[in-house]
Amino acid sequence: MSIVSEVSDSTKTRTRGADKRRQLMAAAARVLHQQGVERTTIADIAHAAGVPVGNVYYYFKTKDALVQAALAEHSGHLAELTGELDKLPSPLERLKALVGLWVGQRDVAARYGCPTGTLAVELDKRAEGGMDLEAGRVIRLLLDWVERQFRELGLSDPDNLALTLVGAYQGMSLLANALRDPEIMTREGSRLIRWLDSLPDDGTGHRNS
Amino acid sequence: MSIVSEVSDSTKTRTRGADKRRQLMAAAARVLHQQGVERTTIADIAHAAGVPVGNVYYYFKTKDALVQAALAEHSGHLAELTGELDKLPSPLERLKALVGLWVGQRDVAARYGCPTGTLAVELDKRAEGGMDLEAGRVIRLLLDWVERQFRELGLSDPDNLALTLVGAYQGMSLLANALRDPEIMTREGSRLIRWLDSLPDDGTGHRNS
DNA sequence: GTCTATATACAGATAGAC
DNA sequence: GTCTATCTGTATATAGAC
Repeated sequence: MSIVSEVSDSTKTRTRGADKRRQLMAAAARVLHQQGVERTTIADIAHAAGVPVGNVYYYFKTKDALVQAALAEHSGHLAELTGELDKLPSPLERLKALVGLWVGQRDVAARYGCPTGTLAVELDKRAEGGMDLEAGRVIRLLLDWVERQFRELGLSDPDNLALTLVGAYQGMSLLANALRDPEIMTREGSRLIRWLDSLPDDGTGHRNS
Repeated sequence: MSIVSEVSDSTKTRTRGADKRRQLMAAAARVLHQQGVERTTIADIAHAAGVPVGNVYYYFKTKDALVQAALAEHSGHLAELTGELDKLPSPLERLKALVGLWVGQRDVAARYGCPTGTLAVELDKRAEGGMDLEAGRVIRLLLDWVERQFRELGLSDPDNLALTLVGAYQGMSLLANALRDPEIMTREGSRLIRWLDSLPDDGTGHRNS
């Protein structure tokens, strides 16, 4: 009995610990997005995660570690998202669906901005150690995925096109947030869809211009 | 003598006071842009302005007042800038010159982002009192000026076009900053110039499509 | 108007009991 | 592994001397 119960306890404990860790990560991503890095205290995150305040340091040694955890969370969410989009048959549909997702998030964008974009702005100022580029790395992931779609479409300068599309997203998110106007997302989103539809495409998935 | 010297002293004092106030405003705009609102202390601004730390509160009652002063500074700088651009003969030249100015600032944008844009992101989180939209108001000024140019060009939906142009600027600034790559400003800037040149224009300043 | 010293408050992090 | 109490540092803001 002792061995069995020990193993069981150990497993249970490890599971619980991992759960709390994940809860803290999710809470960090959520609260840091809404309140910003500097205005958010460890206590805020602990409360949001339903974890006792003093216990946080067992899972994350510093506040910066929590910020990195939030970034990992965003990174994971992005991977999930592109994973879903990849199931769509054509690159053009995938890109248009991505824009649709952005517009679908217009209310949260107008209230808090793009999670990764605002985090990038804040971390640039935070600038202690060399973790300023961590947010940039997540944005790079999105940039690279978008570039891949443009390349599959056979378009020239897929990297510039990706810059334009992701830049438009960051720009419209920032404006929607600064002016507290979700309609900006809708209007710019429609334009981006039209723009994507207007791009040269011979229907075979290979470039024609 | 007493009256004359008193008036003179008073004038001198007022002038000196106004100077220090302006020095503090300029320093606030500069330092808040570089370090961010939350990471900047009153002492930082005082040092940058060459004003004794404890003296700051004579000119600005709170830190928020200094932030607003920095915003006023940006607003003034924008007015100066558009004032210069307004001297150019055609709206199209004015818009292209604006893009040129943005690209000219690529290094500071890649290092610290757009002064007003990053401030808007930070103030959105700060959100105490109702001063969250103050930065939005400055962005609105730019948006309105750009919209006026598009309207003079006789284009339809000048407000949407303004949103697209200013959004592109905010987006490329954020990406350049997040990835620490000034080249992004150059590449997107070139595209924007080409886009502006491609817009329908009958040469009379009135719409043609 | 100028500046020093300090009150107040709070957040990040740690020690150590359980 | 969990949690409480607390140390320490630092920033805003104020009181009051000059």
